[in-house]
Amino acid sequence: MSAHVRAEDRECPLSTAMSYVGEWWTILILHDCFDGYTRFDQFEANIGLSSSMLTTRLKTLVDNGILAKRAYQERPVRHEYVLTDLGRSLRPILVAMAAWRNEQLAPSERAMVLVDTETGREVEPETIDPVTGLPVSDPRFAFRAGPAAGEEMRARYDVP
Amino acid sequence: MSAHVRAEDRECPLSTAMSYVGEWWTILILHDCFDGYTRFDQFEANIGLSSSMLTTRLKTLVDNGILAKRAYQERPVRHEYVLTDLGRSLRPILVAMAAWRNEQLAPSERAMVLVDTETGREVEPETIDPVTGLPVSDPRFAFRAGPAAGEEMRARYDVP
DNA sequence: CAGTATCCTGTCCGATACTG
DNA sequence: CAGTATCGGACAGGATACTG
Repeated sequence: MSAHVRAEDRECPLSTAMSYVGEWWTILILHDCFDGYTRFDQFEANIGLSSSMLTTRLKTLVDNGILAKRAYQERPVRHEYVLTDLGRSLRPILVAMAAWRNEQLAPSERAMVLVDTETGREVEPETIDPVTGLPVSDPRFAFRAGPAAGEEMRARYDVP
Repeated sequence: MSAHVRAEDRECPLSTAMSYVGEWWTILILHDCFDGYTRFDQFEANIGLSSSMLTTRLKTLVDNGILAKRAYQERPVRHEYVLTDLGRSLRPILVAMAAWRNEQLAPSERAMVLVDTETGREVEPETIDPVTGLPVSDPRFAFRAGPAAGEEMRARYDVP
């Protein structure tokens, strides 16, 4: 099974998420988008992938509803790629990934940080349960089969 | 460039994170680990990948310090794979990914959910700035070059 | 500039067979 | 049960050339 598998087949939200953002280039393109870049040549220069691969990845992202392709000029026609609402909702995933790596580094060793642009302060993000305020890494939290769980998923969580 | 590239080359924490957890099977194995599974045949059955691939992926995870391989019995020797501290610290990433997908579904459509095991309540995790309490998707947060930023990274964030 | 088309190599990965 | 070894097809992805 490769990345082309639509993970809905496995009815696992993790697999589905991976099918959207599980590829290297996809994450790097999204990173560019979150930083305000919108154009083909900007992606190409920032990321350093071949133009043919970039074409393919952008098409997938547009097909998946993560990016929207819009002409911003006619004659010659030029397009820009902007995040959709669905695309923007991926931000916590990218932030959590960058935060994971930065955690292992001393502040002075970090090449990229998240900042509060109103104060300039560096942010150290946390993924939490908003009800208790506890980090999700607390052992009291665990995955369980949900209402729409199929056979496999229920088997997995029956006394694991 | 493929997944084998050590992302430290690019000195971007996102790339580094991707080099650790950017592959499908890796995420699925980690999911199993977080759910308490530890053995080769359990991974094989739950995930449905070939044994040769599983061998390769487990080796990479052990080499990367995400899993530890321990003999839990001699004669015949049997191993188990358990999360290291570094491995456990990946949990927010998996949780953020599953949460992203579940957000798009009605509660009754969810196949797998995060729960507070002390109350049974479903958790809807959020990635936030602990200082202000705001979600990181708030537009006031942005990535910036950090102290250890190299040439490329600084160029990227000079008036982007 | 913003791509598309083609070629070629390396790698992913399932299938199968084998081992203690 | 817990893997290792080998084979072969499919595809990722770089390099290059071409187009409006």
